[in-house]
Amino acid sequence: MNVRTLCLGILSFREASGYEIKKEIEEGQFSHFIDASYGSIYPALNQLHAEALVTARAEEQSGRPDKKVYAISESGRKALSEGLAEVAAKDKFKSQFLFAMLLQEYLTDEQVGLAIDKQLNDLKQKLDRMETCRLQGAVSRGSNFIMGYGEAVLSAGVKFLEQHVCQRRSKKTEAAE
Amino acid sequence: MNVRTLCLGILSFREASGYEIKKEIEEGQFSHFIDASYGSIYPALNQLHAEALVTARAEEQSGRPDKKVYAISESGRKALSEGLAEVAAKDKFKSQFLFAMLLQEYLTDEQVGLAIDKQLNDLKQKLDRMETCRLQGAVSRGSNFIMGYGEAVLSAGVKFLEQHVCQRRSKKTEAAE
DNA sequence: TTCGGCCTATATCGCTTTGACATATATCGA
DNA sequence: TCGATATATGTCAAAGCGATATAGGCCGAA
Repeated sequence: MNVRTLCLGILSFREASGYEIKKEIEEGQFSHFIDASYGSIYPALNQLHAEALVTARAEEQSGRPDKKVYAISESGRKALSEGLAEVAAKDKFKSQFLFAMLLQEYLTDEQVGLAIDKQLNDLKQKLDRMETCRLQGAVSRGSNFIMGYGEAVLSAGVKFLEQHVCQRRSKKTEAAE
Repeated sequence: MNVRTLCLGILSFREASGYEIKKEIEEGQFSHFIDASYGSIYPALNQLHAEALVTARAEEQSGRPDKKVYAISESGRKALSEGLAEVAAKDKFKSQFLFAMLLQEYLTDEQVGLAIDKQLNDLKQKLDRMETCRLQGAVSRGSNFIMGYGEAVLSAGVKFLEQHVCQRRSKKTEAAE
C-alpha cells in the first residue's frame, strides 16, 4: 500500500488539506498503524488530483497561504475500493528498542533501565492517544475493531515491561543486601 | 538506526556473509523486529568495510560466486556501542491489515473474514518462528527478553482476533436463523 | 512591547531503503 | 529433464523519510 491509497482512505472520511491529513496520521485514528511524511503526502495529493481521484478547492485565509482542501471523487472511491481488495502485505514492525535489548551486553544496567522506561512511556502514550480518539466520537464498526486490537497489543507490551521492571528492582535490592 | 548499525549488530554475534545476514533478518532472532533488503545490506557492508569497521575474507566455493565473509573489528564494536547508546527512535508499526479493517465498509463480509484469517495466520507464523529460534539455542539475557516481549504482544493479537472470529460466527448463525 | 516559541500551511531536496530484477550454479523432487 | 528452490552478490528505478525553507499569526514571558 502506498501513500496515495492512504490519502484516499483518510479523504473517504472527510475532506482535508495536506496538513490535516498529516495531523490525522500523527494524532488521529490512522496514527495507530500508519506513518507518512510531508515529503510523500504532498506529491501524492498532486498525483491524485492529476488523476482526478480527488477534487481540490483553494480556501483563502487571511495572512496564511491558501489552504488546499481535497475531497475524494467517485473514481477515487472506486480506486480505494480496489486498493483495499488486494491481499494486504504483512504488517511491518521495526523496533530499535528490541534491537538494543537484544544487544544489551553493550549497555550499562542504567542504560537498559532508561530504555525500558522510555519504551513504557511510549506505549502508554499510544494507549492514551487511543483513548482520546475513542472519546472524540468516531465509533464505527471499523474503528471499534482497530481500537480493540491496538489496546490488546499495547497493553500486553506494557504488562510485560512492568513485570520486568519489578524483577529488575528486586534483583537490585538482593544485590545490595 | 540505519542498516549499517544493524549489520554491525548481527556481526557482533558471529561473522557472516551478506546473504547470511539477510537470512538472519528473515528467519533468525532479528526477524522479530527488523527488516532490510539486499539493496541496503550489500552497500552497507561495502561502506563498513571501507571504514574498517568490519574485515572481509573471500571464501572460495566450487561453482558459486565467492562468499564474502565479514567479521566485526574492534572499531566496529566501538561504533556499535555508540550507536546503541543513542536514544532509540520510537517503534514503527505499519499495518495494511488494520487500515483495511478501519475501512471495512468498502469490503464484503467475506473479504473481511479472509483478511482476519490471513492476519491470524501471519501472527501464528511469527510465534512459530520465535519458538523455533528459542529451541535452536540462543538463550542470552537479551534474546530471552525479546522473545518474552514478542510472545506477549503476538499472543495478545491472536487472542483478540480469535475472540472476534467467534463473535462473527455466532452473529452469522443468528442471522441465518 | 517585543522576543521567542509554537501553530498553521505548502513545498522541495538529498539521502536511504525497498522491491524487483540480473546473473550464475547446484541440488532435488516430479 | 524440467521446474522449483537454495546459495550468492549485486544494481537500479521508484518510493518514502526527515530535515529544511518560507511565511504569517498567536500567545505567553521577560
